[in-house]
This record gives sequence, C-alpha cells and structure tokens, in this order.
Amino acid sequence: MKHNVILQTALELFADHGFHNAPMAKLAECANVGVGTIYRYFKNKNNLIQELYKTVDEALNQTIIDEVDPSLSTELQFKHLITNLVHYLYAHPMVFKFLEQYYHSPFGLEKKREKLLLVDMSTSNNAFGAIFSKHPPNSIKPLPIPALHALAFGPVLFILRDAIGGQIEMSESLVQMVTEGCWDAIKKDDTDG
Amino acid sequence: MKHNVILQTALELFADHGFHNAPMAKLAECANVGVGTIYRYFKNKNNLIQELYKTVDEALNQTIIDEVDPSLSTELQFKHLITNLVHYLYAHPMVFKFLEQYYHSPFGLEKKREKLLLVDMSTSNNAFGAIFSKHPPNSIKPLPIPALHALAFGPVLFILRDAIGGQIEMSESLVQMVTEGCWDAIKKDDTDG
Amino acid sequence: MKHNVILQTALELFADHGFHNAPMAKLAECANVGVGTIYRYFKNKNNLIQELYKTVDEALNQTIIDEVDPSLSTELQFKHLITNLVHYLYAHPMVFKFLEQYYHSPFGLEKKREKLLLVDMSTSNNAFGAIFSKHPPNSIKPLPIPALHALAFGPVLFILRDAIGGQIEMSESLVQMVTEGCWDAIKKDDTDG
Amino acid sequence: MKHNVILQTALELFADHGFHNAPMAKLAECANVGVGTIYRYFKNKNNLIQELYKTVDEALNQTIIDEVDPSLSTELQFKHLITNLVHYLYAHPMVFKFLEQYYHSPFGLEKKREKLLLVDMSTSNNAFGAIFSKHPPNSIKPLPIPALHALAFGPVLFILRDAIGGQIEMSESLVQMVTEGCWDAIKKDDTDG
DNA sequence: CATGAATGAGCATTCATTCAT
DNA sequence: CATGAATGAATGCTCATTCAT
Repeated sequence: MKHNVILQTALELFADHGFHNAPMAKLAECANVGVGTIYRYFKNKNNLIQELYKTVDEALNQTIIDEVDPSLSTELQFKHLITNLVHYLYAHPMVFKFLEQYYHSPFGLEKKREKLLLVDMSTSNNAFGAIFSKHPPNSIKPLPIPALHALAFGPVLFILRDAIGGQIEMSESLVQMVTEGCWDAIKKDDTDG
Repeated sequence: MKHNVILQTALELFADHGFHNAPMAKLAECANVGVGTIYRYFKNKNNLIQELYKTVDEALNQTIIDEVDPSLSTELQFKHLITNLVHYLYAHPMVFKFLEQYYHSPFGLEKKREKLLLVDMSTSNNAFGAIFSKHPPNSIKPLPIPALHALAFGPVLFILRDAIGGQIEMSESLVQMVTEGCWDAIKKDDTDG
Repeated sequence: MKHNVILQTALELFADHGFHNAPMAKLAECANVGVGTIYRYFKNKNNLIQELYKTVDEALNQTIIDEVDPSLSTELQFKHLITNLVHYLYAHPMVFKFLEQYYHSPFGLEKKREKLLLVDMSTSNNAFGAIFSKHPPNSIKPLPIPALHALAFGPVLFILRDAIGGQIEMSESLVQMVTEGCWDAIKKDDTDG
Repeated sequence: MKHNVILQTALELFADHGFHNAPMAKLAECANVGVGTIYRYFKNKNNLIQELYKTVDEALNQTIIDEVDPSLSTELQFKHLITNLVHYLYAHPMVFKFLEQYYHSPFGLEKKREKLLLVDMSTSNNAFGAIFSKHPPNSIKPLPIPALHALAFGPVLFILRDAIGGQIEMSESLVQMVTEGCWDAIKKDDTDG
C-alpha cells in the first residue's frame, strides 16, 4: 500500500534530514510516488508527521510491553524493560531519531506527558506503568513520578544518542552496565530498608 | 556591541521559535539592527548558530567549573556539579532550549563528542573531567566513560526538559532527589567495596 | 440521468463558490458520481461550463419567450418580458449567479454578442427580438440596438444583483417601478410623437 | 516607485486575464521585479487586489466628482455625471474590467453597497449623492435608492461592457442616447407633475 | 459504462543573502 | 560601518486530468 510506503520513506527522510530538510517533493521521489499522492493519504505535512508518530509509537510500545513477563520480580521486569527498549531503539535507529526530533518539536509538546512510554503511571496503559503500578512498596524509592522517569530513562536516551550517532559501540555489556545503573538509581537502598 | 546584542537576541529567538522559525529579518528587527548588519558579524545563519553555540557553551562550562570546590570529596564534588548544572540551566532556560535544539540539529552532529560538558575526560578542560580524572579508585563504578556520562547527565537533562517545559515544578527537593539518584547510579556500592 | 445530475450539481457549486473554487472532485462527490464519470459526459471542465451555459441559457429564453402574449401592445409585451425575466432569475438565483460569472469570465467573451436574451434581433429566435422586430414605428425610440438593450436590461441585471445578493428586498412594487423606468427609458415620448 | 509599477502592472494583468489567471510570478516578470518584491509591498495576493481596488476606486470617484458643476440643474448635473463616468471608464478599460471583476468576486461582496460610486446617497461623499441629495423635489421620481441606482447606472455598465469588449463602437451620439434614456427613466414625467 | 487512485504541472508564499547607498 | 530594498530559489499544497480495473 502506498500509505505505508510513504510512512516508511518519511521515517527515513525525517530521521536523516529532519522535518525541515525533507521536502514533500523529495519524499515523493524517494517513495516513488507523485507529490499529490501523499496528500491523498495525509492532509498535510504536519498530519503526516503526526500519523507517523502514532504508528511508530504504537509499534514501540507494543513490542516493549509484550516482551515483559509480569511474573518476574520488579527488578527483573524493570531491567528487561530497559534492555528491551535499548535493543529495540538501537535496532531501529530511524525510530529513535524520529522520536527525538518529534519530542523536541512543537508537535511533541502536547505529547510530552506521555513521552516515550511514559504516561500516567497509575494507568497500566504503558510499559512503565504496567510494571510499577503494582511494585512492592519496598523495592523502589518513594520518588515523584517525573523523578523516576528521569532516572530510569534519561540515561537510556543519552547513551542511545551516542550509540546511534556512531560515537560509541553498543555492546551487550554496556547495555547491562547502564541498565544496572538505572536500577541502582531508583531502587530502594538495602541498607535503608 | 552589536555583535553581542545580535547573539543575545538570537538566543532568545532560537529558544522560543526554533532555528527554522526565526527569520534573519525578525532577528534584525528584534535586535534593532539592519539585516545587512548581521552579515557583517556573521558569515551566514549557520555561522551565527555555531558562534552562538560556542559562546553559550563556554559560559556554561566556565560557570559550572568555577563553582566546584576541588577540596571536597568526590561525592560532594559530583553532587555540587549536578546541582550547579541544574540550577544554571533552570535559571537560563533559553540556554537549555538552544542547546537541546543545537544537539538535535545537523549542527550538533560534529559537536556530539564534546556534548554539554563532556569532552575528552583525560583533559581537565571540562567540568566532569576536572573532577573525575582524579577520583579515588573506590568511590565510582569502573564504567566506560559514555556510561558514566549517561547515568550522570541523562536524568538531569530529562527532568530539566519537563521543568522548563512547564510540565513540572522544579523544587529544591526534586533537584536533590535526582542528584541523589544520579550518584547512586554511578557510586561504587559500599557493600561491594 | 448522470449527465443532468452533474449539470445541476455543477450549477449549484459554480453559483455558490465560483468556477475556480469548485474542484472537479467536489463536484463528483456532491453529484454522487466518480470523478472519471464526469469526464465521460464532458470533455473537460471548460466544456462542462460551456454545456451548462447552453442548457441554462436555453431554458431561460424558452421560459421568457413562451410566456409573452404576442397579441398585446408593445408596451405590455415589453413590461411582461422584463417582469418575467426578473421573476425567473429571482426564483433561480443559481442561474443568475452562474450567468453573471459566465459573462464575466473568458468563456463569456465569445458569447458576448448573444448576451442573455440578445442575439441578432433580426431573428425572432430570442425574446427581445420576438417582440421588437415588429414593433410599431412610433412606440419606441429609434435607438441602435445596443442602446435599447442597455436601457432595457441594464437596470434589471443591476437590481437583481442586489436582490439576490441579499442587500435589498425584492418586492412586487420594486419590480414594477424598475420595469416602468425601463419602459420610460426606451418609449417614444408622447409629447414628441 | 516599485509599489506603483506593481499596482499598474497588476491592473493590466488582472483586467486581461482575471485574478485567477494572473500568477504572481507573471506579475513579477511583467513588472520587471522579483517575486519577493511584490510581497515587500503587499501582504499577499488578496491584499494586493484590495489595495488596487482602493487606488482605482479613489481615482475614479475623484475624477467624476471634480468635474461636476454644482451650479447646474439636476438634469444637467446628472447627465454630466453619467457622461463623465462613461468617458472615464471607456478611456480606462482596464479600470472597468478590473472593477467588474472585483465586484463579482468574493472581495466585492463587502463593497457591494458602495458599488461604483454608489454609497449612501444621503452623504455627499460620492458623485451620485453629491448631486441628488439636494435635488428639487419635483425633478426625479420618488423611487427607493436601489431602483434609482439601477435605472441610472445599469444601462451605463451594460453598454460599457459591449463597448470595451469591442462589440460596438462607442460614439458620442451613443453616449448621449443612453444618457438621455437614463434620465428619462428616473426623471419625474412632466405630464405627471 | 463507472470508478477513484495516481499524477505532476502550477501557484502563492517565505526567507537567506546580496549590494547599492 | 550600517542599512534595508531587492532578489529568486525553494517549499507546501491544489486540482484538472488520466487510466487501469
């Protein structure tokens, strides 16, 4: 379907050149499609971006959530979640680049609250919430949600940026180290409990 | 000096509207100079952005470094550094917004290695390096530098984004919590030592 | 018949939005036919417009002519003609709007000679000619035909524009006043005869 | 001044090809000006059209009003006004074509009431009002203003259309005949008085 | 016959950059 | 040194028209 070809091509172009350096004409050319065809499927460029976001975001969430085993301990669930997230985004660098751009654009402002996987933690409608809405009281620091998010996902995004940018190699051990660090940042200290 | 007026105005415009929504004509108007005048001081728009980055980055590093007391413990130095960084960027939201934009633009690619405060740690030419190039072997996890950076700065940037975006209130306690978490993420566990 | 549905829908769209703001796609949608179907019945948009003109013009002339009683005096025939014309166009504002547009468009240029009801007066193939080609020498000023047309129809079109535009109320008395004025403009003055 | 060159060129292009067939690029080319230059003087195409209307309308009114001698009889003032109007528009066919287009476009709707020279007759801010607001009670039929306008200007516009379209020759005698007819249409009949 | 997905030429508009004053 | 009028390449978007089904 042309609809999907356009979305896929848009993902690549937007990731590589940014929204502002990806003319609709170029998109049409790369997708082997007439310019007008794009407008048959998407009202305008902004709409195309929004639709692309929805698609990409849904796929991401679905993948991450589906692979977390709810029978494991909070610690393992968390670490799996982080690991899955890193693996997925590292394997789909276009998605990572697109999402970063999206969240830093005016479009992303209204989506800020639900950033990445992070809507209201009280709902289990996202990966993070699905795990921690029922975490044992003593396993995680009693921090406000934004702080938890920051400590859990900040490092992930940071390191992914470098890895996908090609500045560093993304080894399994590196993933594990960062995951470990994220857990240490939010876990309730044993000596405190 | 017109040079500085232009830079300052550019910072505000770029932060508020983004590079792509800040026409040179508007910049000229806001800076109370002729359009042509901008081109006397800066070769072109890209050059202006690069120069602005240099200026802003230098001021940031200088401020952060200068306020860290090298006689304190590694933990305190680190926490002070993080706290200073958060305070500075929260007090200068334009700087934060501009830098975020810069690093996510094509311009930032070539600067990625020196991101934020993070040039080669072997030189003490940046805040982070200044502290940890000589940290006691037992105080910090033996992680690769990118991992340390990610764990230390990832959460900071993440929470600043929400705070400056207005989604959350930036209280002193919140700053302290995040700082604490960052330290927990990289500190060598006492029970391991 | 699709042919007629298309014409009727086109009349409404053209009248309401103008030729240039009535895309073929919209026309197709409103007429409940496929875009391609329109091109089965009409070579292209221009052709559709021309065909619509022919249809509308013919209906107008036919209606006007048929209702004039050739046994009456020239004055009454004239007044009936004018009155009928006003009534018809006021009752069919779409027709009026379409015709006005048509005559003021490039299409109308080639039709200018036959404007509204006004083909060659020597033929009785139009309403005006039907009446005045045989009018008694003393009832009407010996004016060149264009002057007669202007004095007879100019006011009618003028007042219809305001009435259909909604700027004025079109009362019977107003119709009568204007009709009277038109007659006064072309009738041979009694005191001269 | 480029401003005026653009307006003058626009008048010609709009008159000859219509608003919709006069691309800004063509206008720029014909005016020997860059495309961007047009947008320095006019916010957009619509604005250009509106400004052109104002300019043209003002010039027309000024010319017509200035040449009417208020010391003459109502009949003569009226006839002079009509004659002047015809002469002016016939001598400036571009103006006539542009105005006809303007009044039949969406732009013209809001100007409909002030059509041509015809605002509220009670004000003497226009040619028609200037004359008739103080006409002797017995010289003109007691018609509603729209009817007077229709009878006075309808024929003029009608005949100008043919003349400027090239269908008829505009002789002095023709002008006189139509003017005479217009007057007959609105004057109070002597035999009635 | 009927359809509507696909097309791309054409248009209005923006904006970085130049250069004459 | 400073200015801002002038420029035109580049861009998002529309819509008449075609053609495979």
